[in-house]
Amino acid sequence: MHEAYDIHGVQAKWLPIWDELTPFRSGSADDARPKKYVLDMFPYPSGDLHMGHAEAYALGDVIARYWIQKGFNVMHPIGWDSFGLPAENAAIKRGVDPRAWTYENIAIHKASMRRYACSFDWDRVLHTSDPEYYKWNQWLFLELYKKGLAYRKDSAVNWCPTDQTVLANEQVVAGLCERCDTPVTKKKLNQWYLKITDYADRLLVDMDQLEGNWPEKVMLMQRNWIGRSSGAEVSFVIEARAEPIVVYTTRPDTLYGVTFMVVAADSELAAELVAGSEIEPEFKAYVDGVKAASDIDRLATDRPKTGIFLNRYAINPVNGERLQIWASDYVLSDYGTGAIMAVPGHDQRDLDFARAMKLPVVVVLDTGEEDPNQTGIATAGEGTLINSGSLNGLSKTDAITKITAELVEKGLGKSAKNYRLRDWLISRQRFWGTPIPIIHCDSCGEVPVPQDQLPVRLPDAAGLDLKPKGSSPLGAAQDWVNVSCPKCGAPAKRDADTMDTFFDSSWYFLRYTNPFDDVKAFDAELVNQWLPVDQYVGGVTHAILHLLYSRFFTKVLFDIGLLNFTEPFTRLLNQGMVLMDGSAMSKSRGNLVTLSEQLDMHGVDAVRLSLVFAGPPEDDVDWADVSPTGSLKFLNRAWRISGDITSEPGVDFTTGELSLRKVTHKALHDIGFAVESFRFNVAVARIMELVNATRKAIDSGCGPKDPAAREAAETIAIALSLVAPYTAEEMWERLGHKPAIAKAGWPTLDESLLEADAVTAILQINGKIKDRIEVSPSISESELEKLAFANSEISSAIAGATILKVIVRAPKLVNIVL
RNA sequence: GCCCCCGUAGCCCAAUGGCAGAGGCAGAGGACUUAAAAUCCUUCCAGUGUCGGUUCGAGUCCGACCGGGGGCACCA
Repeated sequence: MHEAYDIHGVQAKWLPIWDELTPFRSGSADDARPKKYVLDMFPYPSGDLHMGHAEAYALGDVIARYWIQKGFNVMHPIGWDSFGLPAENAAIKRGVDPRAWTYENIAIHKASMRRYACSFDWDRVLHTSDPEYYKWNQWLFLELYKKGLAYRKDSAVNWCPTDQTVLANEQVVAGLCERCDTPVTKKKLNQWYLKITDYADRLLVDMDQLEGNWPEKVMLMQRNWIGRSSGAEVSFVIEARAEPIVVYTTRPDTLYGVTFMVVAADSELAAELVAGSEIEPEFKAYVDGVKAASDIDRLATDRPKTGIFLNRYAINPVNGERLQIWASDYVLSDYGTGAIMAVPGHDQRDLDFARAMKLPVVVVLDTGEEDPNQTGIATAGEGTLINSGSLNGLSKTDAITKITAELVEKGLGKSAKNYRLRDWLISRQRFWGTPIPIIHCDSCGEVPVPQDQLPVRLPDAAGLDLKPKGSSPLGAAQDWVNVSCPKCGAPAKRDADTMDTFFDSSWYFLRYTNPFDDVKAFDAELVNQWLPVDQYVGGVTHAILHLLYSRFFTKVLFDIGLLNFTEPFTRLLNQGMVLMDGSAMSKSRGNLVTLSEQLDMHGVDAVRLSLVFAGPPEDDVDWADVSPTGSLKFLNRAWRISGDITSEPGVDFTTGELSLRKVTHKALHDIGFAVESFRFNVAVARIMELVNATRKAIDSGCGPKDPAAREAAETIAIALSLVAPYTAEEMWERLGHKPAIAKAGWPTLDESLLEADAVTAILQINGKIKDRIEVSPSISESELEKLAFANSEISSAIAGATILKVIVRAPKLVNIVL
């Protein structure tokens, strides 16, 4: 009869003791130990923690706890991204105060995180919805405003006709409002933007610093999102217009193939070109139709091309041909110059348009493909220029170089770059967010709220109608919105919009260095000591927005002179999702697995272990594929070992039995290596091996009294402390030590124990294995070769044959090629 | 349509270009037990999606295809 391992009892026992010991309070930044800043993406406080949180925090914890054991001064903070729409939804649906709802949820989260034994530094907690935090959002906004990086403009924004509100791009899912599934339309509104496009090139180029330390996938997504392209800007003279129209093209080599020009239907340019003409009414009707079209329609790339001829003409600068100018919605008003030169022979969209409107198609690049006039397929390959005057006979790249130089010479164009990245719209017509610290005065215009009047606090939600109605709820708070202008004292109004909550999360990692600083957003010295973040852990859902915005803010703050680094996150780990039966968990699908139930059933350690062991951290975990009962069984085996050891703590390990010691040190080496290379599942497998080997040694090897058995048991406990903190602490006590094991220190590796006594060398003929022999790991190549030829399998196989080549890789392999 | 990642045992997954299996789940058998649970021991199972190439040697590198997943999507 074995004594039973009571995981729930162990949890209840250690939690208060850890609360007392606070093993995860970060040292001060002048701590002599090297620093490590390990950061988990902070959560939105919606309900309780779920399985996804459990996985992310289990992984972040392995990393943080490992570096603590390795003797680093680790900062592993936590906070809450606590502004946002769900609080308002709850307020609307259930009539609760969004503030109360939010902070109640935070309390629930916090309690769950403590039970889950996350190694967070609880003395650095921040909430973005605290005025003490969002004051600095407002400060930062005004810094951006000062630098001309925050501005207002009229633009067509996503609009949900049902909810009567502006939507962020991320709230538009496949053209539908994520809340009510209504097709989203566009609406022209005056909104605040941040000029992230000024940083497009640096955001792209600085990614070279992250190479190898960020997932390739994320960097690729960011590169695509920024979408830099290079080409040329070309001026086209317009009949009856003083100014030429400039177009952007990536294919200036096809200039001789231009057969018409298209301007964006919703652009000011298009309106100007038809102003006063007889087709203006027809044009207006077309534009109205375009504006009414939902994103759903626009998303269908194969829908027929539409457009209207503007009765205006441009002149092709290279051959003087007269080109019809059309307006169409397939040209975007906010990319490039909002006007294009159309080359139907070599651009599919232009060809589709040309065929629909019966416009001419000219081929200027012989690619060996079939005639687009016949096939309806524009040719896009490499080839030789034809029908192109001075460019004839050149290759595509040579032609681009030559024509660009010619355009520059004649003052008709220049080489140019373009980005797909757009400026960041940060205005939101919502209540539960940071008020934009601007006052609108009839005579002074936009007036920043003076520094000493920050924060602009949110008014009480009580009495405000938070229902979406097309304008910010704050606008109805009369006492709040009506102020006197800080400049002239005349009656003025506060900006009633609040900031996108991505603003809050784009710099929170700086604030952790001193979340209670009430004179500045962060201390430059402290920040430059702790930052950049050495290890960031979070979901791939933030691959673009959050990470791009954070990188942008970091560069701006660097330029202001407050930071001495330009990239905030040195290393990034994206954990996968937790699925159930192959798909994302959701109530409607009926496959929801509740974290608290799993914890009640299997205990914290078994759940954490299951998530970490399930596979590589970046892969999705299917909860149907893991076995928390199996994890618990393993923890039990490990725990039992700690009770079997009969030697005293502090015994000299070097007197222990050698073979077990070698296994222990090999495991120690492999576990460290696996953790540092993010292969946590492999690290766990190595701990399991060590447990198996130790079990065997205690039962039928060196026995429980041998110092090697204690060494193995203590190594297991410390390694396990990264994943299963309760079990590890309990083992540590049973082994005669005082808490907390989290700070026990990683055992010192004895390199001399890593070398095996003998290794198996494989003997091959033509790459096929003939025999295996035991050799010394330090055997020389010639020695090994000699042994190989002396081997009976080999000698019989090579009898009479000609040896072409012998490959020797001591001490592992000999391959004889016949 | 464009781009990226991944296909190893019934399942989850290991394997610096060098013995395909480390670890686990599930299955089978056994020990202990009056029996069961727990525990311990033993054990079955694939030649790495397909085809071709490079190499002395390929799960690993290259190419094509098939299958799965993801990102972008009228960006000129």
